[in-house]
Amino acid sequence: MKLAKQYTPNEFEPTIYAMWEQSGAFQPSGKGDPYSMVMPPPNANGNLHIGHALDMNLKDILARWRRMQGRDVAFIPGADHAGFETWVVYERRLHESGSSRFDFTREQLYSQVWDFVDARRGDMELQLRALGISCSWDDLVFTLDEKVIDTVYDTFKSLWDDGLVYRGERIVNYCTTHQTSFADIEVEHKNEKSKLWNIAYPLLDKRGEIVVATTRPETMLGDTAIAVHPDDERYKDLVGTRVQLPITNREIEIVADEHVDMSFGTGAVKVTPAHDPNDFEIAQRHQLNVINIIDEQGKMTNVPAAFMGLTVLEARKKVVASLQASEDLRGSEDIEHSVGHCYKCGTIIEPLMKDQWFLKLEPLAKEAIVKLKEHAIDFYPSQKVNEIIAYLGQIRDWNISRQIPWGIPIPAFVNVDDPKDWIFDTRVDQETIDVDGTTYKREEDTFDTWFSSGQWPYVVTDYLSKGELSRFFPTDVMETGGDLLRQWVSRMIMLSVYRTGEIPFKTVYFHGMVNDEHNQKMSKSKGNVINPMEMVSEFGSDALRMGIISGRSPSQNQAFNRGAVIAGRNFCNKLWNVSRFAEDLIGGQPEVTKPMPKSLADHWIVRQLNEARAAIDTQLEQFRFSEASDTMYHAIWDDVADWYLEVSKVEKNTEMLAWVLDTSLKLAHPFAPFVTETIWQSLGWHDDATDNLISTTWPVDETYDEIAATEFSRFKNLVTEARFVTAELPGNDKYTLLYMDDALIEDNEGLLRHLVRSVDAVKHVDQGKGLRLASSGRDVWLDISEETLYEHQANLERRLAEVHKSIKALEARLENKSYIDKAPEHLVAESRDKLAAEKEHAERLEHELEVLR
RNA sequence: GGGGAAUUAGCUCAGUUGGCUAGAGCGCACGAUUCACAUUCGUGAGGCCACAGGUUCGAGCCCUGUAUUCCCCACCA
Repeated sequence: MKLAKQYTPNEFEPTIYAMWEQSGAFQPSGKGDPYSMVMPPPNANGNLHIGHALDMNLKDILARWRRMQGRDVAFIPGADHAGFETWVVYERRLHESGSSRFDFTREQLYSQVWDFVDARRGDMELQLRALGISCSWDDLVFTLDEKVIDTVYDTFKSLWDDGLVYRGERIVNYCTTHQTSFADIEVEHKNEKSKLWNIAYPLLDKRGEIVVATTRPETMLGDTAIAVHPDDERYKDLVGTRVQLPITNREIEIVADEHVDMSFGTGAVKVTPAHDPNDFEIAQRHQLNVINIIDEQGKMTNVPAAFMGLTVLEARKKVVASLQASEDLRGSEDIEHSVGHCYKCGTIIEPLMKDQWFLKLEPLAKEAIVKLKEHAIDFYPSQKVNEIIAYLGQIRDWNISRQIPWGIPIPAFVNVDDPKDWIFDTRVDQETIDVDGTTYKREEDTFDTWFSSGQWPYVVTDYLSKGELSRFFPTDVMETGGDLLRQWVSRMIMLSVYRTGEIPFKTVYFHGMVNDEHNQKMSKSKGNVINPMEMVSEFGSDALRMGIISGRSPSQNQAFNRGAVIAGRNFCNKLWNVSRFAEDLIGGQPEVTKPMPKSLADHWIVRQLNEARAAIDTQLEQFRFSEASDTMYHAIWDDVADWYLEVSKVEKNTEMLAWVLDTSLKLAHPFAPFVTETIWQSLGWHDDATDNLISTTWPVDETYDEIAATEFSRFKNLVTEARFVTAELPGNDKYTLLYMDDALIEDNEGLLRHLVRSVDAVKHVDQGKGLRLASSGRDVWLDISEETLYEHQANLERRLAEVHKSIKALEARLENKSYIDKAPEHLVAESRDKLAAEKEHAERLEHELEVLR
């Protein structure tokens, strides 16, 4: 088939992908050592962003490379119901259509969101296909699939039985806009400027007052104590006495608690147990009352009539005004402190008392830490292991309840007559159940999404049920974003060790964030979001894939580099044209066999491709994607296209050329799967219809003659010098190259003329003249007139100065006794050789200049 | 308050255990070109590797400090 002049990716990509999928190449082969990766499931209802493109691409490179190496590869795709994320989107639609979550039952909402997600799921999957992701679609797992829910319930039951799950009234992080609670790590803390108000509470049992400092005066309506440090001399006498709370006039006690920082504010703290986690703990230690004064809408409740129903901020103003009026305010100061926000809508997180399900993570974390300290998991970059150990070492209980209908219902029921009597039961589709004559009402909350995705590796591989894919657990590589270290990676490790006794993956690789071209974080509000699909349609999938990994190192947030994507596109076109040209030269249908190198260039290209393959292997084993891609790029562009193909124009070896092209396509395939497969298919060299590039084998070491390869390197150096020197000469004349007895030149006359455009003749002489090619170390001259040589004198002098400088440096090094004694022998020898060569070079240059003078 | 990362060419970034002339892509300059590719070819310019000390025969890399930037964590009322 005749190929067009330019590669047009969009024309080929969809058919190539369909072909792969139909061929079954994405499914584990069942042959070879298992190699597995699970996909961090993208949101089922969302679009892929540029970060996904990076993430998926890195995994796909590994999958394709390992598959070609003969491994039994499982790259298992997933789709995430993304409980809260999806719910936010859906609830916005509800509001837009004038309804609200309160108009429907949980079942109704669940099925509505199900349909909503189901209608959009295909988009995400199409985008993964557009990126060429070679995952095993037959094994796709949705986080709401039955097997996921079953496992989640089993795990929950097991944790419950082990006493690691408890339900209790605790302070939770509550978003009053979304009306759900969050885990601690989901809260986004930001430093904000605020005021620290000093409020005087009159003493009841003694004369005087006690002044407390607070950033939240409105919560004083719910104060149930004042706390001071037990060692604080200022307040020692007051501990145990009572004060009167301004505005509400309730009486509260002064307690002593270690938590109080004597040096902060006045050293006295108001205690509002229902709306501050620390105060809650103080309250527990001192058996204080708890008064809820803020409801789930963020409005004041259980407060004097004047404050009822106000928002927190309104109440704050009013309380301050009221205190001012009653002269209980003792001034204020500006302060900057950290305030929790909803990561989705920015609403200030309200700490509220709620009955929720919590997981005691400490015992799980301890076991996980043991595994991590044994280095059971390799981390890239390695310092991340310390970060995760540090996090696990101070882990707190995990609130897994979410007050949203979209998610896996928590399988628990409460005795209608006894709020303390909870039982585990999976009949979550029934509002009430009867157990031994007692009626139980179901829990309406759902699990935090991360509770289910935290079990991903053993769920998708069916490890607990010893399913067909269980040979893939533990998985080989978990490649994900650095921001998920706590949220996902740590939980997968804890839950996996808890349920299976094993680590979930052998290696973790963290990629960094993709920022915009000016290294600014991408965000919808800034309008600087780069859509990967637009890149695919503009430059092609391969171009995006090559561009996005270029110059990227693990865990480093880096700018998106459009230039690198363009370079990727150009590379694909280069490869395309290499193939067009090679096909033309070859003519018929070659049999691609082991390479049988004949010419110097043949031996040399075998060596270059051997070396490239070995380097790519090492680099990918160490997850140095960018370097591996670079190695491949230069092997093909520089060695194959610029040298070997140019040589082929003069002396062609059809079998060799076929092997070179074949090998190039293989080496490039993990990085640029579409263009390589397109070429492979259109060449049709491999008769077997099932023989696709994706399923073919990775190149192996081939034999060549080292001496011949090195001879070609020398020849190459001569060409380079000739080009360089003639480029420096004035004008654009053609020159004759003169040489004395030199077989390398004699045998490759034609090649020399072809490769050095400015040389149109090569002549054997007995006596050289003109300008000597001094650095080649051969007896070679450019036959130029004395006049031209004279004009060139300045260049020669400059070069001579450079060489002298280099000689001086080498001599100084070799005169240093410590260097001779301590540096490795081969380096010293190298320096000596180098010095000798430079001296010879200098001599030749001097000789040239002598003639001119 | 604690921790981490970064600082290398005009831009975006590589640089594995220290090894001698620090690389890539894009951009720039000069030149080439009917005959695979202008998404091309050839050649080149451009770097006190943030700064100051130290260790070493030798430092972009290791150590100490400084500056700047970014990120994460934190129950700072």
